[in-house]
Amino acid sequence: MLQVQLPDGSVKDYSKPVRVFDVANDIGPRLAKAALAGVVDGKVVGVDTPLPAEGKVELKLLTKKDAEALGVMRHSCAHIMARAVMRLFPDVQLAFGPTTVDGFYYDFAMSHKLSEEDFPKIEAEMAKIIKQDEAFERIVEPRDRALEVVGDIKQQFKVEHIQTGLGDHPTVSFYRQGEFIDLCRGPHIPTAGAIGAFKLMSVAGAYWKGDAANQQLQRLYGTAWFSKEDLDAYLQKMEESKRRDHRVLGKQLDLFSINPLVGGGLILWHPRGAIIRGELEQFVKTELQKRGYEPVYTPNIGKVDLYKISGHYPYYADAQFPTIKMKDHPESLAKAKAGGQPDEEEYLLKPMNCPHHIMIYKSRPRSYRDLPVRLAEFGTVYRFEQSGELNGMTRVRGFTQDDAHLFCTEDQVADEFRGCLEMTQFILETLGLTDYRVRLSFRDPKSDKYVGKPEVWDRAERELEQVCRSMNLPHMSIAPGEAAFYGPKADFIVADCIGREWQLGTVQLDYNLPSEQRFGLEYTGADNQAHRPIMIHRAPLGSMERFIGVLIEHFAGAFPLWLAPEQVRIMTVSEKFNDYGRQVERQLREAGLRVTGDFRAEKIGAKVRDAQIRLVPYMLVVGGREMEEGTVSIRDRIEGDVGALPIAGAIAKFQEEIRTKRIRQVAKPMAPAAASGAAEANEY
RNA sequence: GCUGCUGUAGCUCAGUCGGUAGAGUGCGUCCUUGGUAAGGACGAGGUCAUGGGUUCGAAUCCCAUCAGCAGCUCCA
Repeated sequence: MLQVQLPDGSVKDYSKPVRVFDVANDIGPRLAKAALAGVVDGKVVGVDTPLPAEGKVELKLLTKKDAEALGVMRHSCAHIMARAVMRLFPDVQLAFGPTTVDGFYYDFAMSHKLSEEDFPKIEAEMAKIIKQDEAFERIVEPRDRALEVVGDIKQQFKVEHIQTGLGDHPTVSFYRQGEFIDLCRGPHIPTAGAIGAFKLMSVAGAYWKGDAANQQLQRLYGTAWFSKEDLDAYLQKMEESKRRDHRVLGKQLDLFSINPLVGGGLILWHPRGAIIRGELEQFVKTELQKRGYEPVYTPNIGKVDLYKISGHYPYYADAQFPTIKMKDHPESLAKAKAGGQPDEEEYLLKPMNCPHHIMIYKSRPRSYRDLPVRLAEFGTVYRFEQSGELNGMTRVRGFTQDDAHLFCTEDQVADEFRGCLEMTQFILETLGLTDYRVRLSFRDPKSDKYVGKPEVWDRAERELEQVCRSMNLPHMSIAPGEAAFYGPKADFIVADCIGREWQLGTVQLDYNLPSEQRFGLEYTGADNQAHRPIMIHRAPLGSMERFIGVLIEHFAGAFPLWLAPEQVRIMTVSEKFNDYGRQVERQLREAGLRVTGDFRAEKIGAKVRDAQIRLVPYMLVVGGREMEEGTVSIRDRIEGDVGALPIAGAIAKFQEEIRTKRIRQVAKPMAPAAASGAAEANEY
């Protein structure tokens, strides 16, 4: 006897064996026809899945209206794409074909090199398959029989996967549709016809099982929806996202550029971009001062020996610019020529600020009364990122961290850590960046790559978790094994306009650098004994480059007044009023506002349009009326014409908005973050 | 770094079969003097990414390099 409980609370009893489909059919033939999958006790299954003979289950039937059904359908669409590709090209080896946040992909090994020119052909073949509306048939086989099946169809990746990845599965499942059979956990939709609209998106390389040492495969990306309207809406959203891309806006709004002659991944901040950065830096500096940080400055290079002690060199040698060798300097060459010893010193472009700050800590003996010491610097560092990684401002080779290093006692760690998190939160929220998640990275207890005693780690991880939980951080997750080798950390992660996630702020504990093997940091305790301080690395913004890149997309280029490079633009109705316009401009500039004047011989409509496109927050229209009354007509970028104010009144209005860092407009929420776990969801 | 794609005016892009280069926009000058998202005319602006090769002839075909884009891998 089986009891099936439905979402409306009703219960159906069965004494004979039933499948999900049978229950749907009992409820009604229309539902049976519309049902694409079911959720049995929280697990998504196909409609042909038999329910247990005994006990009680909860069942929800999924139709086109349910979000979970979309994933099932997309997975089926991935199969159909693979089937089409196999029909069109010889020697296709299938790897994995899971769903993603917005669609699906399938990895292939094949001799033909796929390109976008192949897409129409593949899409046409897929459309043909979908039109035939064939069923997906689930077949379960014992392992040895399954190996025969994949051997027979000469699918080597599948053979390997059954042997290694599925080593502990006594049986494995296949799905057959017509001539196409694929090793697959499922579930699938009943028949192909439910796929309303699909589109192939791109082709790219990917490694077998995600390991760069393995064979490289061709990955074909696609998206699928239940209706053409949904697909069109999605494609339109993607187009809008592209327009918000910080690389596009950076060029349009003249914020920054990258010049090959200067070097890839090296940002040139144009005047307008530099204003945004300068305002942000000032904001952070004010917060640092309030929170007891002390600003310092350190050089952009340091001797290699410094980084040998810190451990950054040669451990990260491949991610650093090569060293500067002084023996190549003319003076040294001359010395060597004269028979002297060449200069053997080597310098490194600084990859991290911490060693320099440590040398400031070490510049004199420290007492427990001095702690915590908080040294802050907007420090520029250089790292040689792989060429394929460079990406606008979000992944660069030279960047400035809003860095600080805290040296404290073990008893102070929790409070200091909390303080760092609070400052980060405060900064993000002031900027309206509320759509972030926090990832707490702990060690992998099975690995031995970590420095420091396990007891110390345990205590630190416990304390950090406690601190974070007490703060109610949004979307907090714990990532075991993601900690740095020197300590656990908390990262603030924000998604860009196309859903790619970027780590911005970070707070990290460090047991390594203060240790005897590294810099041997000390302070004198109340007991007059030497003690070892604990270090915290923290950067609320992360780097100015990446942060502003994400911020450009967050605001879609329409910055709040306090950050806007050009805050106010004066525009005259005709050249007759240019003198008055210049007078207004001068007054606003003297009041500290960033103002420009548009005194061209253009019509007011054209001037307004140009300022709107430039995303200038306020336009001041001046003509005969304003000149007579000593006023300005304010046009708000968002609201349009909002009437006239005396000049002093307008200035006060703008200054107040700047002082409160008011945010009046934020671009629509970013695309949902690409769930990194998506690929594993449908492992085979 | 790997796979694929792309590189033409400041910007966005067109350029057919291999026959010495085009639009829109922006920029400059002039006309126009106007009231909240595009007034008009004229003009300047190109080593077709770079270097080789094939060819009577290359923006176009081939090779290499550089840069960008998408994805993968990496990220102290």
